[in-house]
Amino acid sequence: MKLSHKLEYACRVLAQLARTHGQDKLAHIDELAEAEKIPANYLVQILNELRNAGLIVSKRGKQGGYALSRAPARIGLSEIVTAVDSELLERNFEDVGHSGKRVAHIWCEIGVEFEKKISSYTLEAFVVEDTNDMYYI
Amino acid sequence: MKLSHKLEYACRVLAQLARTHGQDKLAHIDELAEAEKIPANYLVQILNELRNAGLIVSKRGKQGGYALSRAPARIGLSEIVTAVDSELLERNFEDVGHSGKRVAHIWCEIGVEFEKKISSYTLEAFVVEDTNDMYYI
DNA sequence: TACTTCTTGAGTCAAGAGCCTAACTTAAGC
DNA sequence: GCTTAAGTTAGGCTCTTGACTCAAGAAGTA
Repeated sequence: MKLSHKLEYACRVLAQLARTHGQDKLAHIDELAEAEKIPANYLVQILNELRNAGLIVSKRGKQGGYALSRAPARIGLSEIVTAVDSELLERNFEDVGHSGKRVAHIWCEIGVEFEKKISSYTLEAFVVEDTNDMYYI
Repeated sequence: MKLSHKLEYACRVLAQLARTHGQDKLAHIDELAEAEKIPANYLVQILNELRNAGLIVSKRGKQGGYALSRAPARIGLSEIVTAVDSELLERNFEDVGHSGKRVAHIWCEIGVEFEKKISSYTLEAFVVEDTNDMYYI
């Protein structure tokens, strides 16, 4: 089970945005790219797709930037996957040849299980708590 | 969860071989290609990899052909995957960036679950019984 | 207006999947 | 031993796609 870079980047950048969710502060592309070591020019495209999917919001001009559109716990992992790499959740088994139907059926079962597992996570699971997070006053 | 053609072909051709397992009769490439609608020239490569992995045996010359090396129930699906498309079982999450570790960890859990599910099947599950199979004398 | 930041669309590049060709090797059967 | 029917092996071709890159444009702020 390999991931595309794109999906991995999306998870990381969303995790990063999740950390500051709640604070009314927008993150810049450059900051995000730096924090998560993602090529900035490529990150642009990914953020675009995440915005089109309604997972993040953006603001232009000075003081512009990106933020989550809702709480991390309300952003499902399957939404993230669908937004940037929907192929991962598609199933395309062809029922051809003598054994096509049977083979397709088995792999469908596996695919369903896979999707279920993915759907069991939300962005909340990706958030890295800062050390000492719970020791502030 | 899309499959490569190669893996789908491999499953189908093995399912076909499984149907005649037990009978001391070898299947020819052309027959297999025809029965499962697989480009014969490509099938050659796949059968080669399956043989190198020890899942099937072959015999050259007149009366040559292919057969399973052991009973379908003793051929695990994960062996098949490993033989022709081992990438599907590999995990390559990079621990880079601020959230890299966490993201990698989550996807690893998903990957393990995926592998478990795949390991729960054997080639036996792919065998299509002929109708009336159980009504012979 | 000037500056900053996001927006959009196009372009590049390398790698890989899928498939084909052709020469080679082995074995059966006459 | 010769012929012929199989499998074996190596190489090459083409098309798609993933992963980036770039540059011009639009929108918001000061």
